Amino acid sequence: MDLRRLSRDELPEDTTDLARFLIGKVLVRDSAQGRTSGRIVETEAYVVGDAASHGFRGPTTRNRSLFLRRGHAYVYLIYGVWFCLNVSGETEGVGAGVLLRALEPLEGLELMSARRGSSRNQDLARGPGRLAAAMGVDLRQDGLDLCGASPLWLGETDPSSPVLGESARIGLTKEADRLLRFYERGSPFVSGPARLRT
DNA sequence: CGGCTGATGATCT
DNA sequence: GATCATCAGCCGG
Repeated sequence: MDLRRLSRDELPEDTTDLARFLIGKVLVRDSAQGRTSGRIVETEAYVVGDAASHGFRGPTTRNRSLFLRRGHAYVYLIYGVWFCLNVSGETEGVGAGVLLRALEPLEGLELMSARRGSSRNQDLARGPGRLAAAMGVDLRQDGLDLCGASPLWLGETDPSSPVLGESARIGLTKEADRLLRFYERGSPFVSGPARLRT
């Protein structure tokens, strides 16, 4: 597979643009146990001035990575059980980012399955909590530069132009109607009910 | 398939 | 003390 690292210059600065841009790109995790990677097929943007964004109320100990310039990992614990991985957006000091919600597994499916406690390939990284688990992502990756020499990074394979769909974001109470969720239309690796995959 | 519910603990008010 | 960018398991159609 022809896989190259994305540089920060290639990432759109605007968070919504970044969320669209990341569909079809590849998330790669290198670990002692081997490599896992997957095509990003679903994202959500948490933008400037967005009450649903963790950055809305300003920087705290938990969310400080969200305020790094674009292309850094922001990882947090949700519901006491799962981790969620975001790509920070915008410039230094601005708290916005893109939640990675689902991957189409490419490499290391056995390792992903082992981390997850076995599951159908289709469900290995379908949903943000599953994605982080399958990729071995936890708080130790919080703040990593996804455009640097990190063991967690963003890449691109063959130039692809996935057909994008958009919808309201999933699981929110605030700002629940904004169309800031993006996905590859028709992909069986996208999370949520079937009507949010078409 | 869709809808519901309990688990679970850090974070923030 | 409430909230929470979720998930697996269970039930009904």
